[in-house]
Amino acid sequence: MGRTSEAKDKLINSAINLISSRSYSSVGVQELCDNAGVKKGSFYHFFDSKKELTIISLRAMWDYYRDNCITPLIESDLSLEEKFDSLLNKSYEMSVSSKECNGCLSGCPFGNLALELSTQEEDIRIVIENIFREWIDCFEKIINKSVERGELPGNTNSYATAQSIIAYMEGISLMGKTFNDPEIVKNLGCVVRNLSICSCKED
Amino acid sequence: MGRTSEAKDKLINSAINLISSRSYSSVGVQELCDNAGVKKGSFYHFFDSKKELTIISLRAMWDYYRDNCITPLIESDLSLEEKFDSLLNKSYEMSVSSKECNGCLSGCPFGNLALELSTQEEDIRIVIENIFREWIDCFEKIINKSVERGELPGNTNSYATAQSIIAYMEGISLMGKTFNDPEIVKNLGCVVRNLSICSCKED
DNA sequence: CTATTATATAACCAACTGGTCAACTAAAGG
DNA sequence: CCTTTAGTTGACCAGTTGGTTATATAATAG
Repeated sequence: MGRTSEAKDKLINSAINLISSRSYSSVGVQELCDNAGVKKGSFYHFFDSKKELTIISLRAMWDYYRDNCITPLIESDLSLEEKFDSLLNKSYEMSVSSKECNGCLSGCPFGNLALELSTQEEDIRIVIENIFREWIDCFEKIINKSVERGELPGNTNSYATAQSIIAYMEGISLMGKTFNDPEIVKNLGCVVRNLSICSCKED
Repeated sequence: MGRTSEAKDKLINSAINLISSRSYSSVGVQELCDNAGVKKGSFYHFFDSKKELTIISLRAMWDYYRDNCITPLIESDLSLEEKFDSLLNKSYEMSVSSKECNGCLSGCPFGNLALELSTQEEDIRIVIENIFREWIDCFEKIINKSVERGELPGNTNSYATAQSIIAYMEGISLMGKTFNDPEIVKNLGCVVRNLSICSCKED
């Protein structure tokens, strides 16, 4: 039935690359199309709006990150410390390669768009809120497992701890991007471990 | 010599209000002028560009925040805990009133612009980097004083601790804005104290 | 009172924005 | 093989963007 096309996927990839490394509003529909080698008419054949493409791209990025970086850790036998080291190390490596390729750190795509658009594009804010909720859920599972294993005290508030760790990780990305220096990501990363150990007890 | 004018200050105030509550790119020169009751020609009489006005507004906000919220704490006799509680409380109160007035949390103006523009407007990135450096300096002084008083161990790395606390505070703003909920700011704030106590020792 | 200087104004510009549309074309199913 | 369906194309739109400029006007110092 009808012909097939890779235009949709190409547009999603362009959106991920361009919007993550710059911003939502600095990337126009035209540029997205040029980058994907697609005409503007085709863009609007596949997507209602730039906003819709952005939302789909956001979910695609989260699915990728969750499946490749987080989910494997939930099942793994690593210690809590090693798990967070793995995550932090990945974000340090991303910073380094981002700086090499583009001359600057692009930071976390979710945090970037959250701050740029939360007060203006409620639909996008909600998508990112939900991504953060899922992210918290994942970390909660990791922390709960550590509690069961006795690595963390029994009265640990795993939800609050998970949420704090993500907040802190977002803060690290923000500082790294602002100082345009991957070493900041590395140095601030060393603190996360302590956060999970001493921060959040049930009251 | 020549006539006087409040246009400049009015434009700075408009920039602070509009850009902080939305974003750099969503606020045009025209809207800035309308809001300040000033004609566009006057805008370009006082400022070279929207970017220049933004930089001046950023410095004005920082000067205000530093002089009114941070500097008084450096000299004060409060405990470290009370000092950070004061800061966190202020940002909780800001969240609450921002939500009441605009229906949403606008977050930290420095973090907002840092993530929106760092990869695109190097001049602005540098201004924000410098603001963060001054901010770190202030916190370092506060922490050093606590070390002298024996509230914190002697081997505390005060620079790293100051930097982590700011990163975490920015993370809190980001989460609060994304979830559009002041209570997140309050809950996450309770963790900061522990951060400063257990995180950064000299190696 | 006047010359000077700072400020104000409105008309203007080229470039670009997100989005639309009708006509056209390639491929798969029957 | 030919109809149906999905995908492609380029011209087009109205509105907006940051920024410019020539001219007019107020206030102040001398």
